[in-house]
This record gives sequence, structure tokens and C-alpha cells, in this order.
Amino acid sequence: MERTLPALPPFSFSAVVQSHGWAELAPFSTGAAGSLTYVYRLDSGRVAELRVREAPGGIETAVDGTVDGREQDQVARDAAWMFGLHQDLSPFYALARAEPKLAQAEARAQGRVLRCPTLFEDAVKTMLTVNTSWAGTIRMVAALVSQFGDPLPAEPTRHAFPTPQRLAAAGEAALRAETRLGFRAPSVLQLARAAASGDLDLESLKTTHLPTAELRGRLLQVRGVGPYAAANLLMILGRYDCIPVDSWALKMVSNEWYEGQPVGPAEVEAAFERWGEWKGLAYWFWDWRTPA
DNA sequence: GGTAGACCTGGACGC
DNA sequence: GCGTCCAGGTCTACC
Repeated sequence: MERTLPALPPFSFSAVVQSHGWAELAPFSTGAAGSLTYVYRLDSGRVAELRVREAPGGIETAVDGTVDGREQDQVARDAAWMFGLHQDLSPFYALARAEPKLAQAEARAQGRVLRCPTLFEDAVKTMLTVNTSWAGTIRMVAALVSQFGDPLPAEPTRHAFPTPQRLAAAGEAALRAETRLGFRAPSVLQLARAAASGDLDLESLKTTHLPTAELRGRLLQVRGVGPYAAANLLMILGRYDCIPVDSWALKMVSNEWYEGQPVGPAEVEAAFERWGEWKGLAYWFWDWRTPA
């Protein structure tokens, strides 16, 4: 089944896919002609491959197999969320036009970041970016998906992202020894158990009207989510008041404004303070000087 | 409130 | 091939 979904302009399919490294993490993969595929577990329990590619003014989605009306609605809803089709970033572009380092943002339709269908999946993946190399994150996510995700019937070597219930049932020992999550295993397990039991309704945070500070506070209550991870999840939720300060951010800000001298999170915050509620986007899409 | 050290893995490096 | 060192963000104990 194929379907075209419109996006609020300006929109660029490739800008979303390339917005951060999420497209490199299972069960995403890049397909022919720049399309994006995602092994997808529908609410019905059926596992299918979702293929997304650019279409005039938006995206075209395709799902294999017979898709009933309820599944069609779910695919449209989730694809719109994943690509931020309804996001209005015009206030950010209005500010960015006056900043040479962001002057190309509107023309390139930069601003949307690729999301997973569920905040649970985004949260687990964010936890697995913590204190490791990007190669390590790719490895851990791939292991998690292949060991605990439901297989794609047409291609059983590919799997969907595991459900909270499936991960909750996995023991910490398995997550450490087999999936090699290391010290992140208890955090992932605790998050999965809270989501599976209903104690933590992560998905409701996608539509909450809570002030960002309060939302950030809730995210920080999750074990394994510190300032960096909370800011990253807030970006995914469309809240840009915080900057996900990691070692890369410290290095880039040091190079951009402090001639390579060591800086801390306070200097990173100060550098983008004037961007207010668009701070995170200004940081994310800044045209950084290449380190010497 | 601020700081130091542990957590865990994989990769780089030296021998 | 083996051992050592390092990068990476969060948590906890301690001051």
C-alpha cells in the first residue's frame, strides 16, 4: 500500500534523514534511491517493512502486505511523527535569516530531526549513545534489535525494535552479557519495565503541554537520563530550549569562540543563550568552523 | 552545590 | 597476541 503525505513547507526528506545519526540505527536502513526503510511492528502485532521516500511537498510511504484501514491510519500517523510533517519552524527561520551561520537553514529546510515511532525507542537509543562511541551505539542497538525484536516474516534476519514488554522480560544478565550494554543495562531494563507496566507513559509526552522545564524534570527522573540525554529527547519532542551538551559540543564551542581553550557546559549555554526557545536548533544546525 | 571516582566496552597503541 | 590506556555521560558518595 502506498500513500503520499504532505508536509508543512519548507520540507526536505533528505534533510530529515541526515539530521542526526538515527537513520544508521536499526531497524532503520537506507534503501535504493535514497529511500529510508524501517522494520515496523504495527499495533496489530504484524511486522512489516515501511519504506519512505521523497514526494513532491512531502513523503510517500509504502508498507508491504495487505494493510487494513486501522493499519493505514497508524502508518500515516507514525510517519507524520517520524518526519515532523506538521512542524512549523517559521519563527526559527525568521531568526536564522539574520545569522550568517544559519543563513542556509531555511533553504535547506533544516530543523526537523528524524524520530522513531515511539518515544520509548528514542529513549532507549538515547541511553545507548551515552558514554560510548557512535560505533558502540550502532552495535548495541543492532544487538538489541536482533536479539529481542520480532522478525520480519519475509526476511527473518531483520527485526523490529523490541517492545517494552519484550525487553522488560529480558534479564539484566542477558542485556549485559549477550547484548553487551554494559552499565546501561539496568537503565534500559528499568525504563522497559516502567513502560510495560504503565507506570511511565512516555508516549503521552509527545503531545503534552507541560512547560519545557517541567517536562525536562520528568525526563531527568528516568534512570540513565541526565542533562545530555534529556536535552536530546526534548529536541526529539520539538522542544529546543536546551542544548544536548556532550564532549563534541564542548570541542566545537571551544574552537568557534575560545580559540581551542577548554570550556564547560556554561560556555556552551552562553554561546546560544540569545536563541531562547530555539537554542537547541541553532546549536544543532550551526555552521561550525572546522577544527584546526 | 560542587567534585571525584566508578561504571563498561571497544578501539588504538605499544611491546 | 597481549596488556594498557583512553573516550564517553550518568550516578553516587563524599565534602
